[in-house]
Amino acid sequence: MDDALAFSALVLALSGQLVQEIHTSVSQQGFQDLRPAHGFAFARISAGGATTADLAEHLGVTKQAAAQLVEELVRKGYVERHPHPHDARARLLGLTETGWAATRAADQAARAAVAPWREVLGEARFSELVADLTLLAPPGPIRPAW
Amino acid sequence: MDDALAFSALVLALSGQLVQEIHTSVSQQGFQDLRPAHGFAFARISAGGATTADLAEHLGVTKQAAAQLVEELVRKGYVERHPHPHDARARLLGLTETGWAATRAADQAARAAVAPWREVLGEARFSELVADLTLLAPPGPIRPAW
DNA sequence: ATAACTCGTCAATCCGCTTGTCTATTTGGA
DNA sequence: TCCAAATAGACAAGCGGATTGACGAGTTAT
Repeated sequence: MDDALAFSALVLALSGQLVQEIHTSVSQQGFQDLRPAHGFAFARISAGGATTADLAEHLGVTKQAAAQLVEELVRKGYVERHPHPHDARARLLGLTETGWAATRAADQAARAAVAPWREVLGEARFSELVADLTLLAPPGPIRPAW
Repeated sequence: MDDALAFSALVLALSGQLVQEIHTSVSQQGFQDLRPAHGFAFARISAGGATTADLAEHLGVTKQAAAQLVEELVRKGYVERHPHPHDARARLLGLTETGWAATRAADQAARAAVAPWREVLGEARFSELVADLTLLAPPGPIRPAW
């Protein structure tokens, strides 16, 4: 009956733990100047073709906030600004090698965080879980939400 | 193979959407002065026996931050402070009738957000999903995570 | 050509949270 | 029993990440 409420709590608990574990692991791998929110920026930038305005929309924040974030990531050496081929106003964002390294670290951390869960459920059941969640997942960007 | 990465993204996407939908719905039900983070406070306060310090620990923030949050919720009429029966320093927190109303609104919103998912998967599959997630869910408080 | 729009920036401000300090009270060990 | 240490909560200052607002430079549409 009240699966629904339980389900909400579970999803929230799980995502909280996931974010926490990934962040901790990425920190331990030497990227101590990155916080969870940065991951969402990396996700968009690594996809390519992003300008600051694109990033702002992806993150659901103002251009100014995105610009500040980009400035920080540039200063820390994770992101580069390139001239935009067709628009003299805009600048294309790209990850530096360090940025890619951080991305790989985060991916690995995510896999590590999920691994024990996979084991608890067993391979088959885990696959079903992923399949089910895929049906439910909204399209569009993944944003920090609160 | 890379179910793991997909799974992470799915959980994050789902929880983001969940938080967003609940917040929107609660707002529309007339509680426009509440934000997602408040829900986590309500969860602890409604359980009973909470002091500001307890709340701080539950939320994973400093006592001062919790005190500010409580002050805000008291001012807005959602929370009351009562004298603590055994400790003259402490004050017991409790929800006002308005606070309970907001809690019910959030619960209802959560159910409404989950309902379509339940429908997509079907009753049986949904139950399995909840069961699986229950196995994975960490114990302890649910906190805002980024 | 020009009006409307968009990219990125500068500036001011807001808000939630932190660190640091303090008093009142409780607790626990000599 | 007494006193030192720990705890609840309040006050104050400051920070970081976000907002709103205004602007020049460049682009697009009429």
